[in-house]
Amino acid sequence: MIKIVIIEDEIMLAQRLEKLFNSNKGYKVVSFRSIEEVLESQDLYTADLVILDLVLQGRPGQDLLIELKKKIIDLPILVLSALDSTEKKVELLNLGVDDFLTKPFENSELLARVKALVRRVVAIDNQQLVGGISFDWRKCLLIREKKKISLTQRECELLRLLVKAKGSVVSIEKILIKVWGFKPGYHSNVVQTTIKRLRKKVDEGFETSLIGLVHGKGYFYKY
Amino acid sequence: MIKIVIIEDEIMLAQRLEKLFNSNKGYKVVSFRSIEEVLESQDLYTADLVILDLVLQGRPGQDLLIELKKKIIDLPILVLSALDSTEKKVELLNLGVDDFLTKPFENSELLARVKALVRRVVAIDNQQLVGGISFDWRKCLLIREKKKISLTQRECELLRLLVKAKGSVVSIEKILIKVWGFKPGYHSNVVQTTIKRLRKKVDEGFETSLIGLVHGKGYFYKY
DNA sequence: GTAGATTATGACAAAATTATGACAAAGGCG
DNA sequence: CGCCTTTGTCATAATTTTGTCATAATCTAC
Repeated sequence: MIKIVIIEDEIMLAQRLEKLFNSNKGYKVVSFRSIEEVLESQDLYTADLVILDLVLQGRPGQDLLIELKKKIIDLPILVLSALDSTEKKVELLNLGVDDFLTKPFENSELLARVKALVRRVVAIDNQQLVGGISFDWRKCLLIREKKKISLTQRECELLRLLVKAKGSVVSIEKILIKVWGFKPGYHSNVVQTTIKRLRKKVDEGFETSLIGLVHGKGYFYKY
Repeated sequence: MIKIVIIEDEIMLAQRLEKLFNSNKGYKVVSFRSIEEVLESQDLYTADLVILDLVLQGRPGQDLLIELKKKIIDLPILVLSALDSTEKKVELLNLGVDDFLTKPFENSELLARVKALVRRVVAIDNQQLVGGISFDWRKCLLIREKKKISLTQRECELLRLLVKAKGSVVSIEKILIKVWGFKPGYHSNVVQTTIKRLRKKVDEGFETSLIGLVHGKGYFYKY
């Protein structure tokens, strides 16, 4: 779960942003109206990203920036701004802003930029978000970059096992035991067959495979 | 010194960029005209940032991106582009691009964005291990200066033994016993063969070898 | 320098592991 | 019942890993 702190005084826009992130899985939004409010709270210390509207009077916003960069390390800041002049941009970037967006902007672009910023910081944590992938285990449904991919029971269980392993390698034997309920020592190549079928469904049309192999060790889920 | 790899086919622009970074302290520029050229060189592995002109034919550029993201970890990519559509931007950001600039742009803005990108990475780099090397023993994976190197099981076990020895010399016989499970006195040159293969994988493209030898005593891992 | 020990190297083949396609049993569903 | 999907097995192919051998290169002690 990625925590985003929004500092925005226009209520309409603030609501739009909240709605945007709340309707996407994996995000948690904390919203403030003013800089004073933020500084009083402790939210900045637990945030993964700050979105700051800098339409305001130049000073206080910039002071906040400086404050932030002093106190908190590695907190990406994305600035929303109505300004579009190069000097302003340069000034902001030099102040430590990681990215900015000029208003008006589209939701999809904001989301993409947020992803890009957060990707570095949140390496592994969030299974839902990375690679534009989310799961619905109940429905045996996988969504990869907006493409819905329905899985069979077995495929779903196998993939789920790998995903739950958080990227560490799972041996074929362990898969046989956990997914098929076989006893240790039993030999079969269902796993390979199922992996084959899974990959065909899941990777078709994409550049990279979701499921990796470490020869002699097992399979793992790439995030 | 920050090393920037530029991939730009318009000679005029390439020269402008080179000039820009050369006239600012702290930068080193390596410039290429095409994607093929870059891939042949080893420069990407030692770079801190890539600036890629994507005005070209969409495909090859994107393929490079995917290649890069597969091979190299945490290499920031800044794309120069003539396009300005939101969809394109979103697509790029999802591909793993960290930032982009639409042409025409001003030097100062490019410089500022480069600074912002590099700053982020440097902060993260500090978390890494000595010599820019880290291991994932489970996945038999070694990361050396952002380059992913996958090892086989034997190679992995052998290297791990050396690393765990913290730089002290391990005799070949001891290796045979610990890694291969042979009994004392058994003779084979698997160790040499495996060391050979290890070195080939691990040292290729680098100046120094990770594995040292004390004649008559054994091998050791260099820090 | 030279003999003997030690290490490096490349080729080869066996062994182990994984991938793949075809097929049939089992069950769901109209 | 037929038709379709799912699932496991089998045979076989493709790939990767691993050890051995023969030979070359290098080092050490004398």
